[in-house]
Amino acid sequence: MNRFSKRDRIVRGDDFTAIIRGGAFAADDVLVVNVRSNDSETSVRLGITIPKKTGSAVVRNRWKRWIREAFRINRDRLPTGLDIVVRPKRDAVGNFAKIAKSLPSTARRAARKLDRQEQSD
RNA sequence: GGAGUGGGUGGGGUGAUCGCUCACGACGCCUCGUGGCUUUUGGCCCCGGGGCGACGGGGGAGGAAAGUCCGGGCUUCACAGGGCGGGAUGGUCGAUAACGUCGACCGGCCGUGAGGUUAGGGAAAGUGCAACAGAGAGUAGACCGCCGAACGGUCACGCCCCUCGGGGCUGACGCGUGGUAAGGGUGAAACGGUGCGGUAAGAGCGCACCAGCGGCCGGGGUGACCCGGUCGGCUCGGUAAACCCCAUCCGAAGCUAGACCAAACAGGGUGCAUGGUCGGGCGGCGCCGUGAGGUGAUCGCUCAACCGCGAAGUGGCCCGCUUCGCUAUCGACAUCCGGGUAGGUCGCUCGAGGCGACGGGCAACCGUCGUCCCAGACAAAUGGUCACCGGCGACGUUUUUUCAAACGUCGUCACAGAACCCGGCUUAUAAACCCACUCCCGAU
RNA sequence: CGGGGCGUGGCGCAGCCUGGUAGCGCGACUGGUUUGGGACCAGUAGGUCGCAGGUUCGAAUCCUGUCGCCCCGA
Repeated sequence: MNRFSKRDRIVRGDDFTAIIRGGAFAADDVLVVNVRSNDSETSVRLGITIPKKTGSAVVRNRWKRWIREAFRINRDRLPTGLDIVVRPKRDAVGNFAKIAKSLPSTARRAARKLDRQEQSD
């Protein structure tokens, strides 16, 4: 049962800036993913950010829904204990299949990068 | 059949499944409060509030939700009033909560027509503007042309007079002064048009008709205005989306409005003041005097002069007014500067509401009755997948003389996302469909 | 939610208030100079003034609407 309710989301503006400033990131043709460990070890929290440059309100809403749905479907395949912030790659043209394929792999790459950073510290 | 005008509908559908969000219902757990019981720290019960979890059956984007161009509701602040300034609007009547919106009508312009379009008050209140061209651009003007009536000049081998210097008459010239606005030419625009008279030539200079303007009268219309008559001077140009004038309207800011709770931080400045001085008048009070009266760092009112006239508000300015204040200090308060916070609850969706019927009105719209409840998020909910159906397009196969039809595969189905709520305007928009009307051609 | 600005040759700007001629620099092209290039000199071309209406005799300029871009404030 893959749900996605309010507790699974990143809501506060401070959290967003902390994750983007302080974590690791990875990207491919479609998505840019920022990652930072949270305290919980098991849960994954998602934040979505869509710049105005992306397009009209309809286009931005579509991206957000696609990313959210991709997160919900692929929850088992994501690394745990992380807060992740996802945004569309600049100028990328998306569809749901591409996003659903891209999100888990990009998130795992970002998580590995975060591990290396923490070990080197 | 062709061409066109005006307006409207519409915004893919059904099902399965996994999710999101909101309120409701019943359940479990946690917690808070009043009360009760048992009272040993404590435990139990009733009622109410809050939170979390899972369940059930429901609601869940638009005609433009958009742009934010107008107008309102609502909220907070301000407000006795007046003047100046600023902004908006601009035919009439109506509709409306209101509007810069809508309806009907009037006038202008465009179109053969259905219709379209129109910031459409004032230019005899004033100021300004009009490049180039042209003679001249505003109570204008004489370049070419026309004229030779008037004044001057020149000429005459024309006539007359004479004091022999000359003078006058007549004619010519068009040289100067001048007349002319008909014709040419310039321009977007040059102070009406046609005809006759008139004149040196001309001219509204005069007359007739026409156009325009203005006054008056009659008729129609609520009105804008229309129709008819009559008179007048004969003509008085354009531009106000140039300044301006006139009429009407307009307090400001916005749901981060605004109210409350929690958390956090760092305070500081200003005001808290009020009328003063001198003089006159009137009255009170104290003292003096038997009394008229006199006198006073005294009180109140009032007059004149001079100085002064705080802060805030009154949208900017001014007058005026209002509020605060009355010994000092502190506090409170007001205001300004600075600092902290970006969490929660309310506002928050039932409304100038939708739909239907009837009635009133040409219509915009209004009234009555019935009926319905239709999103409330806050890093912000309506999405993902699959199947079938529908519209459109391409290709293939089959049927068919052709038009076309059937089946299959693939593609495609717009513009666009609520954020306090309404009324409009504007802009975007794939098909598909409907209604009314006009013109032309053909047939009957 | 509130406020402000911009749109003119290929690029960067002026002209707009106060209507009539669209100008400047860089760049482009042609010719000269040079052995050749650069620099320099001379000349040439190139603009629906974002778009659509309106006012006016006449609009880049005035008015209205509209489209796009940028920047502030809360």
